[in-house]
Amino acid sequence: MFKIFKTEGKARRGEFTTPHGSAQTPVFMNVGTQGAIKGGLSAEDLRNLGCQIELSNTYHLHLRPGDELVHDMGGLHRFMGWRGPMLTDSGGFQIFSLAKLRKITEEGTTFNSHLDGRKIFMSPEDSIRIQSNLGSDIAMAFDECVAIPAEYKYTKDSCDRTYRWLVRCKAELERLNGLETTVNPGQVLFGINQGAVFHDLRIEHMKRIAELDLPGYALGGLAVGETTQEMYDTIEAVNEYAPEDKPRYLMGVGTPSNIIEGVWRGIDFFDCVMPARNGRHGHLFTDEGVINIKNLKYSRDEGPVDPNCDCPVCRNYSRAYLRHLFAAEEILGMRFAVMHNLRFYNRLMERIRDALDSGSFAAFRAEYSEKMGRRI
RNA sequence: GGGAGAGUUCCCGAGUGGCCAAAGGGGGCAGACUGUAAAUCUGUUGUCAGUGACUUCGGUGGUUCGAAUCCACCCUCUCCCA
Repeated sequence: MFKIFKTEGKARRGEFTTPHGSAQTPVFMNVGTQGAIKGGLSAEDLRNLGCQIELSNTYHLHLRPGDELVHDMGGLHRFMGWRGPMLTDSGGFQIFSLAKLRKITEEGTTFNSHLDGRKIFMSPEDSIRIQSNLGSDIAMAFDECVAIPAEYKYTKDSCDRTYRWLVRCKAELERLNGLETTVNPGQVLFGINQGAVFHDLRIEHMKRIAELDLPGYALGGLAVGETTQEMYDTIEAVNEYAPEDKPRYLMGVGTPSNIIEGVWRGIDFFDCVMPARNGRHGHLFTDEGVINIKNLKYSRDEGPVDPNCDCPVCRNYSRAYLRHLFAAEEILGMRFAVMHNLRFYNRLMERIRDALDSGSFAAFRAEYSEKMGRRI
């Protein structure tokens, strides 16, 4: 499943294999929450941009079009035309992001649908069943992402509950993978570590979930309010106790430098809405930092977004044209921006992997942080 | 030629004596965004200046302690009748 070819310090260069092919790690997963990449990109676009793993969301697809419909259409791979590895998030993050619309009990969580307000109950078993219907390659455990700043006692109780939920998720996936009607019986479950920024809770929780011998482990509940340094310190502390031979996924992170620092501390998987969302909002990633393409100073800029980029946008269009598309609110502007940003992220990961392959990741990291400073 | 109405800050448009540098929208400029309730949200948009000062509501003059708001004349535009 997961092979590590090479390490440099704590950083790891590996390969993760799924029923829909392998992904070279460290990997950045491209987020397509509703089975589509916001900004007008298709699965084919993702292939062309070097995406290795596509990520979709249980909660959203359960509400619309409904996971049973997706199941009946042959699973999400077929439905959306993505043939490569796929991960589905569990809906756990929505406990955090839809905080005003939910209630948590031992049994599960009740949301008010963001679409029409009706009550949606989701238990760990429900989340896994939905993900099984979607047929992703990696299902995520149904967890509670605790908001930071968090109270110690609340976080501890929440971690205990998230652990019990994980045990239930594991049992449910094993049961579903044995059914004939299952779309993707090779689907695996990743556990999720929580504990806010309390290192003792993080470590205790990681030790407990590691005993379940899952095919992968995620660090959840980070980049949700703590400082960047607190996030790095937490990653360092908890990774000491994450199984060496299993992939580690830092959920929802992050900026390019967050990713480099994550890899440096032993993370293998990342995902983040940032390249897509910020792209839609006109912020484009380059080796020189972020540029806001809507700014006046680009109105007559004939150069590409990023001269070092090999994406179709940078090869064919100018900053001035992109700025015009944003000003005119043409959807092509958003599409181009997201295409570029996803390519930037995927290419960043290629460069990280190349550096690890050649044993020069420390130098790559140093050069990057010197060049970028705090510019993301 | 006769009659009716209108001219407000980049644009549209509210405002009919002080609480008006002037609502609201658009446009402009800038910022935010980290397992996506986000093609969203926020700030700013007369000039200078650190409480404040100065210039502005078609033009000129007037009434008033005080005018975008009232009066006179002029200019421009729209509509109706000849």
